[in-house]
Amino acid sequence: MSGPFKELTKEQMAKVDSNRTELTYAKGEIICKQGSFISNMLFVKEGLVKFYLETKPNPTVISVEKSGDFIGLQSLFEQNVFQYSVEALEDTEVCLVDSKIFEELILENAGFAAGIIKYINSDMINLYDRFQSQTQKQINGRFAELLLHLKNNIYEQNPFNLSISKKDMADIISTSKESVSRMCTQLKREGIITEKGRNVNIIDEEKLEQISKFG
Amino acid sequence: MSGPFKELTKEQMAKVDSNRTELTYAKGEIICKQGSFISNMLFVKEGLVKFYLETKPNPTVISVEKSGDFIGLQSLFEQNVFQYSVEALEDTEVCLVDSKIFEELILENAGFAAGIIKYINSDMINLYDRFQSQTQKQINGRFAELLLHLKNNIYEQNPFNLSISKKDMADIISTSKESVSRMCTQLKREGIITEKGRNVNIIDEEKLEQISKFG
DNA sequence: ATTAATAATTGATCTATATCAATTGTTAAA
DNA sequence: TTTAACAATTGATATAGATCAATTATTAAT
Repeated sequence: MSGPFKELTKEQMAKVDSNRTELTYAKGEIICKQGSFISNMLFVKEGLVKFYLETKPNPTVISVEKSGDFIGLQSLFEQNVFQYSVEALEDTEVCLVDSKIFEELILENAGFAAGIIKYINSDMINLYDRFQSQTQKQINGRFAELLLHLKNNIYEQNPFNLSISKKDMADIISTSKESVSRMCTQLKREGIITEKGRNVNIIDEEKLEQISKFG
Repeated sequence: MSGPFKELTKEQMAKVDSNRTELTYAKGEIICKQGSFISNMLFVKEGLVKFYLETKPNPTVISVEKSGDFIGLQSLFEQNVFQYSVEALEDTEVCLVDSKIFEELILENAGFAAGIIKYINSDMINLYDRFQSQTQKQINGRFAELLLHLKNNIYEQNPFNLSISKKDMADIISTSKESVSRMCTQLKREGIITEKGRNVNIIDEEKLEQISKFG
C-alpha cells in the first residue's frame, strides 16, 4: 500500500487489515454520491475514477484519478457526508477502511497524520491548477492540456486508447461535446494528433504544449 | 487564538509564543509571493486579504479571507514554497510562526494535527464551491453571489462600505471591470441594490439570491 | 444479421461577454 | 486650488463558444 500507510506500526497495519473490505465497481457505476453519509475512507487500488459535483445540466468535474488515490479525506473529523460524487470511468477496485479507525490512526500516529496532510495538500494544489486552467484558458488550451494529461498521467503511453467518451472529456474541461468534436477535427487537420476509433496518437507534442500554454 | 491552537498544551503554546512575530501590512502590500520560500506559517489576525495565483494578464483569485485565516498550510511537510500570493486588501495584521515549530507541533500533538486537517479541508470545500461557481455560473450569477458573500461573510452588515475596487471584484469573479460596472448599473436600475460612493446597500436580497442561484 | 440505442460529427445560428474607445468622476499630489 | 493619476461608466463592436438541428458512425441487444 501507498504513502501514509508506510508510517503505520505492525499493530496499526493489522488493525487496518482487519477493518477493511475490497469492492469492485464496473465502468459507469457510482462509487459514492455527494451528500451521502460517509462511513469509510476509500482508496482506489486499480482503475480510473471521476470526482465531480452534482450540478445541472452538467456535472462539475473536479478531477480524474487513477489508482493510488483516496476518496473521502475531505470529510475527516468534521463533515460526515461526501463532498463530491465519484464514478468509475473504468472497472475499478476500491479498498474501504472504516472512517472511525482511520481517524483513530491519525490521532495515535502523528507520522500518519502528516502523511494525510501531505496527501490532502497535493489534492489541493492540483485543484489550484485546475481552477487556474478553467478560469484563465479558453477551450482549445484546456483541451490540449487534457490530451497531454491523459498521455502523461493517466494512460502513461503515447498512442493510447481512450476509455472515456467525448462527453466525459467535454465535462472535464467544461465545454460542450460538439466543441470537443470540433477541436479534435481541427487538431487532426493540423497534423497534431491522429485518431482511429478510440486510439489517439499525439504526433506533435511541442505544438500541443504551445496550445495548452497559450491557446 | 483560534481553532487548532486550543488543542495545545501550556508548554506547547509557550513554544509558539516564543517563536512568533507580528507584522502589519498596509492595504495593497504583498504578504507573500507565489513561489517564494516559506519559513513561516502565517495567520491573519485582523484585516482582509486576497489569495491569488500569478497569472497574466489577470490574477486568478482563489479566495478572499478576513481575520481568522491561515496562510501557507498547503506547504506543510512537503512543498517549501508558497503555492499562491497573498495581498492585503485592507490594512492587515499578521501573526507569523516558524514553520519548523509548526510541523513539530503537528507531530507531537495529534489533536492539533486533526485541527489543522479540519482547517485545510474547510479551505478545500470552499474551493470546490468556488470552482463550481466559476465553471457553471455566468457572470451575473457570480456577481450576485459575490455581493451576498461580501455582506454575509466579509463585512457582516448590510449597508456596507466596499474596501475593494471594481477591478478587484472583477478579478474575483473572473470578468472584466466593465462587466462589473454594467452589472452594478443593472442591479441599481432594477432596484435590487443602491450604491452611493463606496457604500452598497442590498435592498432585495431575495432577488439577489435568485440571480445568484439561477442567473 | 437486423434493429435499436447511443455517440460523434458538422453546419448554421445566436448570445454572453470581452475588448476597444471615449467620457466622466474621484482621489491624491504638487 | 489646480493638475495629474487613477477608477468607473457607457456605448459600439467583435468573437468564442453554446445551442439547435440534421446526419452519420458505432456499439449493444434481440
